[in-house]
Amino acid sequence: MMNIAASPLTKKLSAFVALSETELAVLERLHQRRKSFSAGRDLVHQGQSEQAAYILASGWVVSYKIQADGSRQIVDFQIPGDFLGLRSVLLHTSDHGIEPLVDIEAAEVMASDLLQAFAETPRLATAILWAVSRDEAMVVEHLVGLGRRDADARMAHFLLELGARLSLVGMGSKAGYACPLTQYHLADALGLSAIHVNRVLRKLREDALVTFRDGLVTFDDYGRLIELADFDPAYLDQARPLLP
Amino acid sequence: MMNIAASPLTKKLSAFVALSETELAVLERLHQRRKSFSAGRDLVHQGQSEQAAYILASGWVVSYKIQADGSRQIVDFQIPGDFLGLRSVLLHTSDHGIEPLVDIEAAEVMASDLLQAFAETPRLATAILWAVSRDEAMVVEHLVGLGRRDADARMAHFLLELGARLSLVGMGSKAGYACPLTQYHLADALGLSAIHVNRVLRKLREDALVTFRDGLVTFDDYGRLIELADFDPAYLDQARPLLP
DNA sequence: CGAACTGTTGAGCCCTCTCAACGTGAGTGG
DNA sequence: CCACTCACGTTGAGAGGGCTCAACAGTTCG
Repeated sequence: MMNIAASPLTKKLSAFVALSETELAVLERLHQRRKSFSAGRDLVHQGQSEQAAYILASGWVVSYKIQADGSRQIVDFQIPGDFLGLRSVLLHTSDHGIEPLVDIEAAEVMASDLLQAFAETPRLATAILWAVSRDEAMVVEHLVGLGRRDADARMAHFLLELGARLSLVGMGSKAGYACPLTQYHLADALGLSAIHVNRVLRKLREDALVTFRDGLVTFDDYGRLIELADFDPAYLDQARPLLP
Repeated sequence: MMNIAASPLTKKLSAFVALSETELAVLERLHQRRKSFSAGRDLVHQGQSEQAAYILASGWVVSYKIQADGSRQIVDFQIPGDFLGLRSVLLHTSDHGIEPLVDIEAAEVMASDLLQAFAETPRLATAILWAVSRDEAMVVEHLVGLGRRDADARMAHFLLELGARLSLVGMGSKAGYACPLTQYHLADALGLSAIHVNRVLRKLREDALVTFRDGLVTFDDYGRLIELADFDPAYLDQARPLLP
């Protein structure tokens, strides 16, 4: 088996556990059933009882919840290397919808595959538990943003976090990144109205902090933006592997 | 080994996976190092790099993040059977603080214990992954509350969720439950000011929906409260085990 | 070439915040 | 046993951040 083109998930997990040849092989086997999905067509509907999870190989995905009153809260965006719908499989009910923002490629993973992989290599179980915990840490940070940051800081923090995540898989830098999100996506993610998002973006742009325009995020003053957002990327980055 | 007095965690996990004798024994072994902690003294400080996680045996605990400006966002409250600081161990950095609200008892679990347990019984790994996913589902629901619910619905949803969780471990019912939280705790959890919490509670009480008073939550009209909160406990309750 | 989606701007309003004050009960020390 | 403090709860008044309603411009696409 060739390990030259490691999948984004493998890259991510390798930062956490030093994976052996065997473990890499098992991980690679999870990527076998490759599937494609079209932008805008839900992968998982809210309320559906789903058996399969996915590992995102390319493209952007949004996870959201629809309220009874019709309003939408975006929980997170997924980028390559992230799991899709793992929670739905484990909880045996999908409490949220999953929609590709662009055409995507993803590997299908059944619950039984996961159990078998864990049986073969317990360290892999720990590594995946780590990945799930990291996802939770992001949701927690998101939560703090909604609860205790004003609209400007919330937006700044969001754009910085996304940039950091993209940098880890080679899709961004401290200069900026390509971003297919609309202002409506930002609004539903940040708990704001689309109109207010527009005003906030204008303010950040006029203050020469960030520019969000034409599918491109440009950091005009990275340092000052970090200060405004009170951003600390510790929870995203893995300084050193925990398991030897 | 006697299984008569199953720990709260065992109860929770058993609802998800049918655990064998061996698995129960391994799970029981994780409970060996019993420790006590006093109310108000942080178990884990924010920023600390922690090696041990805990399984809460009795008492209430709060997980929170302090912002640079001094404001506090409570991420969640833990009740018996919940993990404490598992994320801190896995991410190798504590992005949040953990404080006992009352005197508590908890079993210390080292990262190595966990790895060893996974090696012996991979199904246990899946079960714990489930528990972590359930925690994440609660944080997600919390996120939706902050992003898309007004203060009244947010409070109603919070009190209902807590009631449902407590019911699962035998500490509450549809009539109500004992609750050691102050209005300041509610404020920091729900992203409101303590003053507004007070007003919201008064309104809910005057509308004969819930009464929060003297450490006691009483549901005056469970049905109407669920309607106001748009509450769906699917993500908390396990209809049937996923793994045979 | 109309329809749908996205972005932009203005005006007014309301939910929730902040500031300020006061009440109550539990400790605690003199 | 009383004064004092401290934590928690309660209420009022005014301010402000973000929402809603309304309108319009640019693009893409069928």
